[in-house]
Amino acid sequence: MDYTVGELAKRCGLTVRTLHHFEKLKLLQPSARSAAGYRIYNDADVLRLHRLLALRHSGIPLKEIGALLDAEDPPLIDVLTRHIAVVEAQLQRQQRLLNALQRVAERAARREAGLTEQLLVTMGMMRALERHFDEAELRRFDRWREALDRDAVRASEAEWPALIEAARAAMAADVDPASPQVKAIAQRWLELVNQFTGPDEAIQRKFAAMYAAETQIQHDTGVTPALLAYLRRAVTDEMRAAAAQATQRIAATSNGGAR
Amino acid sequence: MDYTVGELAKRCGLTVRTLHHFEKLKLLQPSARSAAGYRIYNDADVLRLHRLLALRHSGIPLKEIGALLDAEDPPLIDVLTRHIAVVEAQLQRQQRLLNALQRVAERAARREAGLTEQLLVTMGMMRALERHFDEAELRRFDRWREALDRDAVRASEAEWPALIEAARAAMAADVDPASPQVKAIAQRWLELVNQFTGPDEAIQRKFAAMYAAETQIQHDTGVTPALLAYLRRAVTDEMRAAAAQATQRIAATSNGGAR
DNA sequence: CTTGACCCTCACCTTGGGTGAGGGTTCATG
DNA sequence: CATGAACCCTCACCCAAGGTGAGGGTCAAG
Repeated sequence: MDYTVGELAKRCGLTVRTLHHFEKLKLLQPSARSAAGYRIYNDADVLRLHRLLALRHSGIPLKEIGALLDAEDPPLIDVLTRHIAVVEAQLQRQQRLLNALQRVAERAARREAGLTEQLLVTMGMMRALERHFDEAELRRFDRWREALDRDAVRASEAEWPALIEAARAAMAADVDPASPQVKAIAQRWLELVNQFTGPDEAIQRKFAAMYAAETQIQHDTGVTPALLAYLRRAVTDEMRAAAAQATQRIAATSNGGAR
Repeated sequence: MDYTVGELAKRCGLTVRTLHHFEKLKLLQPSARSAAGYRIYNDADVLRLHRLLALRHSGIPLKEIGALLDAEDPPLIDVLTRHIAVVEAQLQRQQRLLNALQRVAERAARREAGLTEQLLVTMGMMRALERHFDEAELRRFDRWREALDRDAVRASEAEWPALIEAARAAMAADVDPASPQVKAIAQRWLELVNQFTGPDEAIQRKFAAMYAAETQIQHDTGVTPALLAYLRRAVTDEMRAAAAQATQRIAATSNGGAR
């Protein structure tokens, strides 16, 4: 059976232009031309087109598809596994983005604060995270947060602004960092940080580095190096250990719950 | 504080060209130029840039961002909710694609059959599904399959080729459709179809229409209209009802299990 | 006064095609 | 046989979001 471009296009749900495009990229040459110069595709061409479309549908770029179609023994396994990794990474990224956008929309619906401001801070945080953590780290981080109770996460996230404001006020009023008041703030701070970052110390260190490097985040959240230094003076090692232990407990119970 | 392009680019993790591009699109005009014509950005520009980046990071096209930045009261909620829907749809699509690719890779790892062939059939099926079902239908369909037991799904998918082959053989040998042998095949067929499509009749009808329309799928799977007609002659209404009831039971238990 | 690191504008390249422009072919119908 | 509809051809510009030069000016340090 032979087909003209239009017929083949209709049969495969493509446009004529797309077939022309495939031809220009040397992905699919019609096996013949009519006397008037019309493209004529035969069954072999149709099979090749279907292989092409299968690869294209998987999201593999056309350029790469050319080599795959022409190789008599295409290294499909490698291409496929590599491609799966790519799709997986995109998917994770989309998932994170969607979560962030939904959080923003949710807060906006509750009229909590300026939507623009929310979006600015949230996306700024996402950008910073993507700059400072690699794919694997972000995934570990996601898993930690997924294991936690959603409402608890939201509750503690909602707690941040007040806590930061309290700390800033104390620092501005020059309250002694050793005072019980500041110690309580610092203790809660540590607990929240530990709950947020999870028990992974490498991630905690990277987080600290991120806050140190990203002046925009400092500005957005109000968490400045000066404030951190002030709180650090209030924090004894035993408090740190207590906060870390609390996190470990959370990790243990949430892992247990996930099993 | 003022910045040159290079400084601003570094501070925000962009390239100089990107800032030039933003300027050409009238998204971010530097508030001044030096005597030599150098771009000079001030703090207001930086703020605007950050708002721009927040929107860009959410995946909103630059063209749309222009209007949002210039509106003094941007309709962000609408844009955001619309955008969330877009991201969600993309996410679903990616998820489906990833599942399909993983299934193909899995089978290839077990050396079940030609990888090219697998990819061809699987992606052909995905394309057909996307042509014949809309976003909402596909999502309902996904939910149905997610609710089922993964191993059971795989097992029945693995059963298809043999069943189709048995049916083809029977038809080729001109076995009486009313014979118990063919009736057994048809009965199992109905059960598998019902388990695959779920209890939604609209989806079942669309599936039938899809198989009728997609000659490529017919060829790939071996399920031709002739074969379906042959099996239909073997199927009594009571068998249909029995198969449908079996599916309803699965639906009930899997919903119960999900609760 | 030169060197290296900036900066400027202009302009073509990328992906996967869409959308014409301008003109030829095929086929059925009057 | 002419005419109109529905095909087909090539050529060529257009999109988003920048990348990558080319060719030339500017700035600060040595």
